[in-house]
Amino acid sequence: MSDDPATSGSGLAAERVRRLAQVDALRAGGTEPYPYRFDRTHTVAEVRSAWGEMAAGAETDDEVRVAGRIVLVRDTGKLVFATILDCGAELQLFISKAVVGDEAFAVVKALDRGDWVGVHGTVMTTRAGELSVKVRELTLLAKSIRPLPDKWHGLTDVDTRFRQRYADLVVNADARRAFEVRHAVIASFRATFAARDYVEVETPLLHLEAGGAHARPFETHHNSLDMQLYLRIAIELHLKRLIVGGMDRVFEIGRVFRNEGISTRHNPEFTMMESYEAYADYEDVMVLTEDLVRHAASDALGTTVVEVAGETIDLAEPWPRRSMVELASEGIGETIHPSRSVDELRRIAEAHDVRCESSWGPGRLVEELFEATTEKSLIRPTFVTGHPKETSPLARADRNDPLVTERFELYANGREIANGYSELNDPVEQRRRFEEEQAAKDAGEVERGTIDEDYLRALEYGMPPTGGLGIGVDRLVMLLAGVESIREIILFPTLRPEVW
RNA sequence: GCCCCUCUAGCUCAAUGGUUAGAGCAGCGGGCUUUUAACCCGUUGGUUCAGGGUUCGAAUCCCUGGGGGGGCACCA
Repeated sequence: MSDDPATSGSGLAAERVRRLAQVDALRAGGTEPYPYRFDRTHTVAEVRSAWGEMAAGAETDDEVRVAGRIVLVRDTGKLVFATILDCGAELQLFISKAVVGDEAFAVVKALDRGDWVGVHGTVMTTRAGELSVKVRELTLLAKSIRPLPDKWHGLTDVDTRFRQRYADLVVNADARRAFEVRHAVIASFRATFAARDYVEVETPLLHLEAGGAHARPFETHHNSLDMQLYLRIAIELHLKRLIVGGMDRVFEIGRVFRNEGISTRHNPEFTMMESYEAYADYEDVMVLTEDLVRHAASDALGTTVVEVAGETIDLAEPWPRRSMVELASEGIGETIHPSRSVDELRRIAEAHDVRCESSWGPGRLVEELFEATTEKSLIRPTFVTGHPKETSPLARADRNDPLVTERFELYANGREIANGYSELNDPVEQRRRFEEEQAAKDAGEVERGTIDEDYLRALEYGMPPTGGLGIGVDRLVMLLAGVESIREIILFPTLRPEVW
């Protein structure tokens, strides 16, 4: 075998050949390298919490059966120390030749970093105080035939980290932590809603009309119906149909898809949380948003204090509410309001190097001026309220200013995190707004909306006053996990196909 | 779509245009019964992303293509 060039080297190919030969040898010797199951009595985390406080050099008679992946081996000859990783927690195995016997010890010596094992033994601490299991019996649970990344440096090549997320998660604790935050945030949302008697629902991802947001959809096709369908760009319109139906507090957490550019803040598929509550308006929804985010922070991080762009921020402190026209006016230095003429606003935009297109009306220009002057500076969580009617076709007009809406967006770290409003429930007014959307779309603004007749029919049955909310879960998780790229908190971000 | 940066062993990284592209880890062989990235001795391993060009000579310079990153544009 040593003459075989494939096994004499130590490149990846040779390494796989060597380990596959080991698999064959184990089977030939009557040991199954991929057994079906293993009985464990404790997770590693449970062992750590139950025995974590023992003094150095302690021996117990407490028997445990634990399992995990070997991520580190220190072989001192007749005594082997191996570190196993079990669901993010590490534990040392203390494997003595005198305890396990010569035959079993030979098996231990043949183990590779990356192999999955289950062991039976007693809990102890070493002289140095390291909590360990003194192994009496060891079972190989799955042979690894591909070497893990560097034990010290881990995996740093971002391409490989995202493509081989499985390897990233094994060797990079930071990567694991970011996803723990993500999943704790989502669990926290569910708990907050459950406590408020909301019902979690599931609505279609395949839409006939891609409505509820301004974005370009992914198109797909149903074969047997021979029908064009779109992947949803928002959840909104279906959830409000449920409000019409009398489900007066609903939420959904799910994927939405937008066929647009990819960046550190954008992935083509991302997770949206939307909720709707009958009898509430946008002020109630802002309160709900604060509660959701604060609970998410304390559930995911154990604190409401986070570092954002170098600033220490306590999310438990009240978040300022500022109107968009006020912020845009401050940013520009004169009064900016959708009541001003298109020509005036366009001149102002041009004077401030803000891009503008001929099709945009005063409302869109106001919003662009706000974004250009103010958006990036909103580091601390801030509710920006009163978006122009023109850019908010599903939001109800402000009770005091008919040109803007009762809408807010939550900004933090210069990014939009959430969006909510007093929902427009007047079917006649909604039809007018849809017609404006359709007209703009027909005039070439591809991301504008269409007339959703079924939604209008639902509104005609009558929708109670309703407050709605959408939270970009990925953006919020980025904020709480303190990462600058959305790819750090999406397990499998969209990438170009790998070349094999 | 545009601009800039980047790609070297399984992993992490070196290498003025100049011998046969090196090192640590991992692997392999040997030693070691309390290690902590264990340690000590020895050792294998390369389509330098791909293709083309310039040159006496290319990992290095140029061109084309590919992957990735960042920015812009797009994107409530």
